[in-house]
Amino acid sequence: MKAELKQKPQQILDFIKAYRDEHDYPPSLREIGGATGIASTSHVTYYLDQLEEKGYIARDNRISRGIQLLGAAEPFAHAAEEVVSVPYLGYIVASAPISVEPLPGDETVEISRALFGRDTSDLFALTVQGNSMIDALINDGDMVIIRQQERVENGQMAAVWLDDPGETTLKKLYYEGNQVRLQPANPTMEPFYEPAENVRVQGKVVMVIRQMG
Amino acid sequence: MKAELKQKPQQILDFIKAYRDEHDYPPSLREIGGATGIASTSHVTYYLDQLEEKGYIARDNRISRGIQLLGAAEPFAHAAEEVVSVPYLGYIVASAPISVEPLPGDETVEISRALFGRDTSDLFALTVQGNSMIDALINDGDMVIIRQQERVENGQMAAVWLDDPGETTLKKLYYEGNQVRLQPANPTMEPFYEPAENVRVQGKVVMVIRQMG
DNA sequence: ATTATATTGGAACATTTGTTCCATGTCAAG
DNA sequence: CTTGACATGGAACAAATGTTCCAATATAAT
Repeated sequence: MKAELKQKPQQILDFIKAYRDEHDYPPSLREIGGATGIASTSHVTYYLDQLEEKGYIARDNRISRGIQLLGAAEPFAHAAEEVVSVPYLGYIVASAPISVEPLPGDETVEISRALFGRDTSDLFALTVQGNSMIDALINDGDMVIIRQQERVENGQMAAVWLDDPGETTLKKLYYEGNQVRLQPANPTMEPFYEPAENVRVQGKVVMVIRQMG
Repeated sequence: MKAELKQKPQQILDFIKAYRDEHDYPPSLREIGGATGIASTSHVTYYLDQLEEKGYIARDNRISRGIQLLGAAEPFAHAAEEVVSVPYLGYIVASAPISVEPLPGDETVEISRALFGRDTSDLFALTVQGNSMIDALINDGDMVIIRQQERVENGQMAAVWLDDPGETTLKKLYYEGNQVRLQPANPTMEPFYEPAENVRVQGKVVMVIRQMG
């Protein structure tokens, strides 16, 4: 039974939020009192104790402005959890293996966590250069988000480096004995086969993003 | 000429960030000193003045813990501005026009603003159902982000409703006299033509997002 | 009415915290 | 060697800030 906050405590909570938004640090007891029409600091403490009791805030003893907004209150912490920041590493081209060296200036791409599975580690983003991956329904200029890993499960789309022709490509992989079937994502195109030792998985393709003017 | 921060100031800046992440409020001068091996508060002030000079932080005089992280430093404020929230409206199917009624519970998808042009208004997101748009390099299950508008420029990809067959499709449009050429995004497929009055533009396709397991 | 409980104010006090001023050491330039 | 900018420490001090204790008034319960 989560009782509604009465006016005063609610007012205080709102003020703390607003103050933090403006100053980037929490208010002092006297500032809270001044803004909410409370004359005594002990009176402010009185309400702050209630707010802490009910889990709206946390306080650090004897530390000035030591107030933290919890759960229901904090807007930023929320937003941060709903978005994944994926480092952007430049280009993926057919003629060279993927390089995973971070760019100077650490650019990132933010995308809703909801669009990913639970595992959002080891991700990076690349821009596809060239039309050689059209058979994967991927165009020149598309952005692919890849999870770095050295093997994928049957049927998953992977970025692979083929030793023999010496090129990077994106295909669905099916392990069939000591051969690998590389299946274009475009169902109108035919698969081809490579010996397993010729196929180096660079990562699993997790997402493709195409921007259009 | 943006001079690199020397070790100490950089260390202080990092500490302030970390401390704020953990406590939700900024550290005091003595806490900064303690964490960075500086024995005197005046010494901490010395560096803080430098950081303020260079625009990394702002300080409020005589206010305890009155430190704000600016621009380069603040991760949250940064993220909020760099992300666009696009409302998610459900499905787009070949057999029906697009419906732009918001779903209950207002779901949204957040994506880096950097991936869009400057105009991020009137956007909405839909999930493609069915394989009928494969000629636009779009698969069953892909998400498309569309800007609602009733006409597009030549060569832009649009979501259109064709009165005659009675279906929604995604094509690049070229106005040619009183005909419209509907060009599949997949260059291996042939375009076809429709009389202009049969083509109702529902919106411009701004982005395609494909998620893969 | 009387008692208990919640609300509000005041003020003294102890800490925490920022400021200021002075002193010392280092290191490169003149 | 002297000078001066930079880096560092110390301590005294003033201001800001949280705590604590006491008192007064309301408001509700008995």
